[in-house]
Amino acid sequence: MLCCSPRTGEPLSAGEATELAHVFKAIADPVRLRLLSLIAAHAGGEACVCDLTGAFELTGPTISHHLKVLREAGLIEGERRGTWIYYRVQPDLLAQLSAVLVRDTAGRAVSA
Amino acid sequence: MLCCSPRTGEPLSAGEATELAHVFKAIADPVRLRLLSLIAAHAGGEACVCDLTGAFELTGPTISHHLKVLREAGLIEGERRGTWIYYRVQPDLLAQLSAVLVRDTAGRAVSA
DNA sequence: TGTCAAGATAGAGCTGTGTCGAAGCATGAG
DNA sequence: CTCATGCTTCGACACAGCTCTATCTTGACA
Repeated sequence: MLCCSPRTGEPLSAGEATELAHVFKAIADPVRLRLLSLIAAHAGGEACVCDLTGAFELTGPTISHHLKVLREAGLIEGERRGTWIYYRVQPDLLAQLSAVLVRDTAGRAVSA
Repeated sequence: MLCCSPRTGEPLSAGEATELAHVFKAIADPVRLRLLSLIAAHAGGEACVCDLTGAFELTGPTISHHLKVLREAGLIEGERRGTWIYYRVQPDLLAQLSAVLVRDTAGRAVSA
């Protein structure tokens, strides 16, 4: 009557999963994905808000809201220089997320 | 009066971003992250639903709902063997997502 | 100091999503 | 055939999230 195979690795804890989900939620929106991509695609790895607002058919406040979500998730960082505010991506966190996605399966292959 | 730096790379199109966001949305939930992790952590890379249901303080239908989301996103695949249904992760898609996250910044570093 | 422009914040409205209980389908046992 | 079990689907509810308009803050400049 046994249906279950044994575990070979340690799954994510509830706490880890909640933290990760918070950051993934920040990425899981078409507008925010394009924002990240746009910022990274600009020279020097940074872009000013006016650049970003112009790229969408959305109002300023909406873009500002999305930037805030990305900022609070630690995915981007904003800096005011004179009149304009420039945003820069944080590659470290992205690399970390990227690693988690492959660790799931890679970990299995390795630890098996 | 110019505030904007030129672009050095091609950002995500609206269509690409929408597709990607759909898959990321499937991952961006603590329960689903743990489900993926649990499945991958089981011997043979697959786990039966009863295994998964037991790991949460959630009802069966709720787990079933989350599995459906993951399935429709292409992240897992289910197969019935006798009484039980076994789920397996799809490493290819995870690897693809992982690549997108680092491409943003890597692309910049390379093309700069 | 007054004024203008760039962004951020606040609040409202609509939609999407997580969760549950109840009911429906398969599959295997007797 | 009938029943029990594993899992899914359905319908409903509460809450979170996206977008807007209106308002506020901050800095530049005359």
